[in-house]
Amino acid sequence: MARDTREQLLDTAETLFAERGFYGVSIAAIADELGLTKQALLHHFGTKEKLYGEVLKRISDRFDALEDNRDQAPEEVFAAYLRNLNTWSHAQPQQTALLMRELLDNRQRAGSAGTWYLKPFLDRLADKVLALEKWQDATRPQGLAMAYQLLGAINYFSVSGPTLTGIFGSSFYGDLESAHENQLALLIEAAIGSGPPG
Amino acid sequence: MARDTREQLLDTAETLFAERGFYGVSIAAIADELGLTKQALLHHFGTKEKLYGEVLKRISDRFDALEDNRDQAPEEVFAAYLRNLNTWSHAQPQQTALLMRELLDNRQRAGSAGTWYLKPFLDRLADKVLALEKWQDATRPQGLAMAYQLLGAINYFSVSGPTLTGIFGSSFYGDLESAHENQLALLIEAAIGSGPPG
DNA sequence: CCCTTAACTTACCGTATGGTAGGTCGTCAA
DNA sequence: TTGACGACCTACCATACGGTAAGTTAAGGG
Repeated sequence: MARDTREQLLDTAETLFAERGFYGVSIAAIADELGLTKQALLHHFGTKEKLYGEVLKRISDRFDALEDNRDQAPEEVFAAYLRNLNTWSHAQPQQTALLMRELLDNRQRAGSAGTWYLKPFLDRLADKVLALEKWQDATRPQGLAMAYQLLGAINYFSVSGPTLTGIFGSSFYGDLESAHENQLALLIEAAIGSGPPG
Repeated sequence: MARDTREQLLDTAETLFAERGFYGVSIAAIADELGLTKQALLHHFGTKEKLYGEVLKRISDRFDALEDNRDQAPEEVFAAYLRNLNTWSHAQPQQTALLMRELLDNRQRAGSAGTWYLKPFLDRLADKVLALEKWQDATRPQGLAMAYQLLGAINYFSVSGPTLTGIFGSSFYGDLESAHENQLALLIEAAIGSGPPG
């Protein structure tokens, strides 16, 4: 039962941190969700910060697992990766939300926990762009800027899900979601096909 | 001096709320920044929630003022608006950060303070898209999805500023920023010129 | 049977928080 | 001169927080 409890605590913490942010959730609230006291939680994780760190680490591990590098044309690798990312961020919107909170906080909390996972990810992303045929002569900032815009299009929409549903209703949101996916494919195609500006 | 203090408190609150979020800032910390006690702040605003509400209202007022509707071709109106938005969100990144936090929290705090300003904004945005020549036959979700992607590309990058600077250094970030702007112009152009998918 | 260990619990503790109550002080109109 | 009012302040309070200390209980190995 130990593994179970630990894992359940991490699940609950992930959800609550994503919804309310680090300071918006008390460890008592997390433990309470499973019918435990906060001391049970502290027994497993020591401090609130460490719990948060483990939640973050778990997400970034799953994130890395997304990279699916079958040898294909760079164009297809890049496009497929972004499609994966889009699927993933809609299937697990809390994770995206939590990472976005990290992006917002960052310089605040202990050693900017979010930075270490982000840099390698962005580096690999830039590599993927510069491998594209039309982007071979682009500078690294140009490549990263392009990828980052697609990233923004994906993540921003993902994070907006609950709010948009609240505003427009779930029927309209369903249409929005599929329109978003189609439009995203177009955007990716356009970016790949056009090469850097100028 | 009253007006002054009030305004200064709002400025400080805006900055701190944007940096650390609602729960991450105490009213004492805000007042302290101006050499006041928290009771001075409470004297002006009554409660923390009300202060937060006023901060939010101020931002959304500035936001509305962005709309600059000289009669031009819909294509130019739309493109210019997004360029304005981009400029604005980089000139005042805290505002963008705060609005993004609202997007993340939303369903939590009292009556989802963020929703009321967002819907009219999105409605007007969708109108601007459907006025475009190539988008006249598009559905409303299609139009909104397109605009939302550009919105995401803009805001996500804006919010990432400090983190990206921290990761890559301010020199690289400078290049990234100008590359982002050029690439954004391309994206907007592509979206306007292509029409809805399918 | 005993000892250890993991997984909890209850009982605390110091600190920080949002908010209330009641005062002080300067300004300004009658 | 006085009285009211706005802009603060000090003093205080109840609550909630993260964390420590010291048990209790059940399982497993020697």
